[in-house]
Amino acid sequence: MTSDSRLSWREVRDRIHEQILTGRYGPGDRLPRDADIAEDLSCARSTVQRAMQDLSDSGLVERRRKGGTRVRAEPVTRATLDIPITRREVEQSGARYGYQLIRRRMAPAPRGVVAAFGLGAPRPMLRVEALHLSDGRPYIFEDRWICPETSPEVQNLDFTGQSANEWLVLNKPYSRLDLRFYAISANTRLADLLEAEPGAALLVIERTTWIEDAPITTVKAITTPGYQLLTGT
Amino acid sequence: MTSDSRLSWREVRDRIHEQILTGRYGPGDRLPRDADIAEDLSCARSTVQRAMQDLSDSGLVERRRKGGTRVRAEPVTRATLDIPITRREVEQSGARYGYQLIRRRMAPAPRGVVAAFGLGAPRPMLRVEALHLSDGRPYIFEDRWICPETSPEVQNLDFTGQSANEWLVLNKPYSRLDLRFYAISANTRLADLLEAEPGAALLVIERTTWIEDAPITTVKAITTPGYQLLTGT
DNA sequence: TGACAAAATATGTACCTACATATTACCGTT
DNA sequence: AACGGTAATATGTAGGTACATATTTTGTCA
Repeated sequence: MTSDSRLSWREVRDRIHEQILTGRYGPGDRLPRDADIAEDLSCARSTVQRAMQDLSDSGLVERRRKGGTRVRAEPVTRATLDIPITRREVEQSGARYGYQLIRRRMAPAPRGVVAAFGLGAPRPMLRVEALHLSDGRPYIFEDRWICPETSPEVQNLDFTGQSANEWLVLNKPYSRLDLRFYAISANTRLADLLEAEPGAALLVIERTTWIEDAPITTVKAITTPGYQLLTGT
Repeated sequence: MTSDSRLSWREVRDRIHEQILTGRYGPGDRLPRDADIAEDLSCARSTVQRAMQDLSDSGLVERRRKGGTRVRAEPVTRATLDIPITRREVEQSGARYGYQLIRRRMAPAPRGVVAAFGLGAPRPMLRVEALHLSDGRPYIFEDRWICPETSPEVQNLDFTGQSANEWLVLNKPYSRLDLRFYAISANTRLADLLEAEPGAALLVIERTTWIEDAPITTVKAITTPGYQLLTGT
C-alpha cells in the first residue's frame, strides 16, 4: 500500500474505475492493454492484472484473452449476500435468541423437494420444522428436509436443543449452493406460528445444498412480516 | 492449467476445500502456513496465496496477518447475485419485452426515500413509475426516484421509449449500491397494474445507488406473483 | 504485576520472467 | 467470396525474490 512510491493494485483499480465513472470509457468500450496501462502508471503488469481481475469480478468489465478488456455493454447489478446462522443474526441485532422445535419426522419427500435436489425418484427424508425467536417473538420459521443418506448422523439428533440450521452449517460444509427468494401469503398455520395476520406477505429464503453431487438439505426460511434482507455493509 | 506437471491455484484451492469438507479441518481450526502448504504440494507460495485468497473471498476461511488462516468459526452462506437490466432478463427468458411509462413528474421525496439516501432534508426529485412487460403481460412495476442534482440530464428525458432502468444503468455507473429484499401485499392499485389479486404477496427488490456521496436513484422493483430471484447458475 | 517496547512471524503486495491458453486477425488457396 | 490453417496477441498462470504490514509474543523495566 506504500502510499508514496509504488502504486498498489487497489489504486490502479480505483483509477480505472473512476475513468469509467467519469465517462472516459463507456459501455462496450475497449480499455488499453494491461501492459500499456502498466507503462502509463509505471507499475508492473501483474499489478494491473490484479486490479483488472477485481473489476472483472465485480462485473464492471469483461476480459477475454486476445480480445482485451472492455466495459460491460449490458451492465449487471452484482452484489454479495451474506446469510449468517439465524441465531447469530438475532444476537447481532441485540435481541435474545430463542429456538423451538415444532416437528421432526421421516416422511416421503414431496415433488418440490425432489425437484430442488434434481433427484429422479422420491424417497423418504427427514423433515424438521422449527421456529427461531427474537426476544421471545417469532422471527423465522424453517421448514427443512434433510437427506439421511448423505448425513446419517441426523438419525441420532433430535434438534430440540440445537437447530438443524446450526448443526448443519457447522458439521456439513457444502460444495454447491442454490438460493432463491420469493414471497408467499401466510396461510392459517403460518399466520398462527409466526403470530402474523393470515394473508400477510412473507419473504421466503430457500436454500439447497449439496456436497459434490450428494444432496444435503433444502430449507425454506419463512420470515415474519417486515423482514428485510440486506446486502453490502 | 497444465493438468500434468505444475499445480494450479484452483487445484490447490480445491484440495484445501476438500480437506475442510471431509472434516480434516473443522470450524475454528487453524490451517498450516501458506509456506508449509506450498512445500507440501511443492508449488510456489504465491500459488497457495492465490488459492487462499479465493477461499477467503468465498467466506470459507478467515486470514489474518501473523494470525494465520483458520476455518470460519461461524460460517456464513455467501452468494453472489446478478440482477440484469429488466429488458435483458425478459428477453433471456425467451419472451418478448414490453415497456410502458405510467407516470413521470417532479415531487417532494417522501421520508422513506430521503432516509434511503441518508439525506438530511427532503427535496424535490423526479419520480418515474413504469411497467415492464413480458409477452405483453405485466412483469415488474418499478417505482423510482431520481436525484436531479446528480443527474441533470434526466430533465430532458421523457422515459417513454427507453426505461429509466436502462438509461441509468447505461449512463450512470455507480460507486456504491444498497440492495434490500422484502415482501409486500398488493394494494388495489398494484393489483390492477400487475393484473394480480389484491392482497397477493409480491417480492420487492429495492436498489439505491450513489456516485461517491451523491445519490443517483432509488427504486422499488415490485415483481408479479410467483416471481423468484435466483443466485448462482 | 502491569505497562510498554521490541522482536518474531504469517499474510499481503509489488516486481519480473517465462510460458500457457484462448481468440482474433491475416493470408493463401480454392 | 468462402474456407481453413497459421500467426499474432492479450490475458491467465506459475515461479521466485524482496519488502511491507499487521498482529501476536516476548522481554524489559518500573
